[in-house]
Amino acid sequence: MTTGFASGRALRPTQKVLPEHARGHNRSLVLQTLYRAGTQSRADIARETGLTKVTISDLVAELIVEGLVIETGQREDARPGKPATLLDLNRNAFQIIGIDLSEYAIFRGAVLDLDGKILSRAELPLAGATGKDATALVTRLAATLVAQATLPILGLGVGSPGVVDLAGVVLSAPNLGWGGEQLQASLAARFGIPVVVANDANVAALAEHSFGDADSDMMLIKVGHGVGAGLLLDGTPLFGSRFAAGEIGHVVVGTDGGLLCVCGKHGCLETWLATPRLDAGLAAATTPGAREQILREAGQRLGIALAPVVGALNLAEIVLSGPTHLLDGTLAQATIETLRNRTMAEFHGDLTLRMTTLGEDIVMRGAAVMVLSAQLGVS
Amino acid sequence: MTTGFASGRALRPTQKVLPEHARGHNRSLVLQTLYRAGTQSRADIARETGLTKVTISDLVAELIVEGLVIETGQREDARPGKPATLLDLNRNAFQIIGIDLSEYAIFRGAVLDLDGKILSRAELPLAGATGKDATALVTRLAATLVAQATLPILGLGVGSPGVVDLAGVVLSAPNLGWGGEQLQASLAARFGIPVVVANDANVAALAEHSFGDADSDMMLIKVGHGVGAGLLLDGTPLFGSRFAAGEIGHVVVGTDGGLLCVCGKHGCLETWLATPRLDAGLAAATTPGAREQILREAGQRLGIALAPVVGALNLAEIVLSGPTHLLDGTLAQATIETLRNRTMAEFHGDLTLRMTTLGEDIVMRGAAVMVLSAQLGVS
DNA sequence: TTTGTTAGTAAAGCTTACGAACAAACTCCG
DNA sequence: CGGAGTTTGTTCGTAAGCTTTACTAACAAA
Repeated sequence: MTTGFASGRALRPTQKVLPEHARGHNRSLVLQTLYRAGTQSRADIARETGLTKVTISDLVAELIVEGLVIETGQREDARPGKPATLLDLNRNAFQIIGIDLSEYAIFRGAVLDLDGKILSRAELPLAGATGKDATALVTRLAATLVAQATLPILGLGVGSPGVVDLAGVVLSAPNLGWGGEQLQASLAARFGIPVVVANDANVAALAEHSFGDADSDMMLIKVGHGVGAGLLLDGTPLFGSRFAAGEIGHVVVGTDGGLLCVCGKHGCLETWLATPRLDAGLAAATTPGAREQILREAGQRLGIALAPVVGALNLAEIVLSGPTHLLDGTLAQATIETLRNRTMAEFHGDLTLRMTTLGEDIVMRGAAVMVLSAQLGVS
Repeated sequence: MTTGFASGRALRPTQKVLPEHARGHNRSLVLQTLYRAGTQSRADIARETGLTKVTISDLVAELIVEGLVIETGQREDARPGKPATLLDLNRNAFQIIGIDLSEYAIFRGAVLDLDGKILSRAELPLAGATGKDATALVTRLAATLVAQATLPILGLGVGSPGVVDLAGVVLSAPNLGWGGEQLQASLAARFGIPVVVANDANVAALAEHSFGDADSDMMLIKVGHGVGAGLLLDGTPLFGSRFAAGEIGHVVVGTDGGLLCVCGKHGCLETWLATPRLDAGLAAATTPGAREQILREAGQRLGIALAPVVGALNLAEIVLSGPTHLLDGTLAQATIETLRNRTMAEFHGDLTLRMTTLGEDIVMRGAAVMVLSAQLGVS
């Protein structure tokens, strides 16, 4: 008789759902439970998921046959009843390859285990390569990493700069000279393994959510040669109407001019915040006070640009990724202060801003999360 | 072997899915098909949804028993094969009540049919009522509308200003003196019908999407006594981490000061754009040129505030709702120009900005959409 | 040894969707 | 005008998926 909005069905069902889809969902639910809580018994999973012991046993049997789940022995603690048979993800069954194309002069990659731990690394200098040459470099790096893997590969994830659609086509990445580059398709064809390609900042946001305990409504600002952002809304990455969500580097900030940007406008966020500009400014500054002022100004500009976004989206957390010596400290402090001064404390009093805890591996680890999510429904 | 991101399972499955849930989904799919395409045969629906004729027949039989769907005769056009039995939503089976609490001095409501057409209206002057008095007024208005309905009522939808959570609790609405007002629960208890309560701007965005052919990535700006926004991302309303998404009225705009706002800050969006301020400014202006300038300035400020949001979310469309004599024309023109000057044309060249086509009924009609969505999975 | 608890399995049944087959009703064409 | 072909919608039987019920196994506590 009474119906809150939340209890209504999903808006605009648009695709049929068959029992097997439900099965797949529940299968992922089991994997998810094991992935997050670690070792557990069938009965534990049943309690956690709300499914019955019978169903869980059935699903687990299936997963054991596939080699994704293993029995790890019996629970030791003394309590009444039959001792539980413990289960876990077979964390030594697969490895993941993560590749980061977001750095200016170098492509970096790694082999990771299912927990996102980096097992080995590889990198290739870009040396100014663009277009098909850049694609060839990615393929070479991937081949190196595939050879480094010591277990079957669950999938290959790539975090690329620029605009990437849902099929893994890089629609536009000026630095790499890509326009409509079919990266997912070509890598998948070359290596015969599942491949996922997505925007670097989006991928970084996923990593921060999975490994860095970030909130479910979060924005990650990635500062490097350019400035980009990845958005997580209610735990889901946002892609945007033309897959260009997060492309904030060329949004003009403030109403008082600013430096000329490569895009032709004045006062773009990148003119305040991109590392080449900041480094140049700091090098030119003669006193510590002047350097502080440059960082404070950059932080304020970031805050000015983010305030409307924080207000419109009611974000809970902002995470910065990039050179620690530039971002951490004065700049971050100025950003959060500006944000607080420009938004309603009532709604955003709990807004937090911090550096990523994942350092330079954030994109590679995020790429791994995407593989986990696509292949197992886990993250 | 190859897996694009889109083909992966949903991120973070978090709840079990049973066959009956799939059934409910498919049921909504049938209703959705009929709602949008109108009269169709069982075979048509089967083709459209991808489900088989058998399954569709089964679902339709269920819906006919419930009175939601009716057979409307046989298809007339001459073509080979057995003539199709046509079906339609039983559009005369139910009515919906929509209530708009967003105006400053008046509560308005209407009885609507399932297509969102307004059948009859009612309103109550607010006369400064706040707190429980305001709640009593809402209840009185609802009672009037319930009495006006000539068919069973599918549900009651309310668009309220302020912050509203998913359970229909108005967490905060300063103008009405509400803090934690359990509007959904009290109305549902009083009338014994399904009740949905949500933020006015969110609801308006839904209306524009359903009736105004708005894009799936859209922001609706609602200008009145205050300024608020409703966001639709990929067709789904955004609520935010603390249900305060769209609360942009008190975001500071620009870096050059501005008037003092009731919230204590200077240069909030509301100080530039809220109707009392605009009307006062226009009344004080002595020349047509001065009036133009005020509207242009307001539009520019809106553009400045929205640019980072458009960039971050890659929005495709912005819709304005409010007094036409203020918004339509110079102001809207200045907003879109400012937006184009401040964002990357490459990503947002197709950005459009327009007035709502739904006029003053937008919130009531949006409230009806919420009822349709919650009760039938249709919108 | 008895009692009670917990883990996991087996069997039966319900729900949901599907495919095959078919009757009804129509058009088309020789 | 009558058979061939087409389309609709139903009936019947089946497969998949989850649940309920009832069971065995294995333990702790008294």
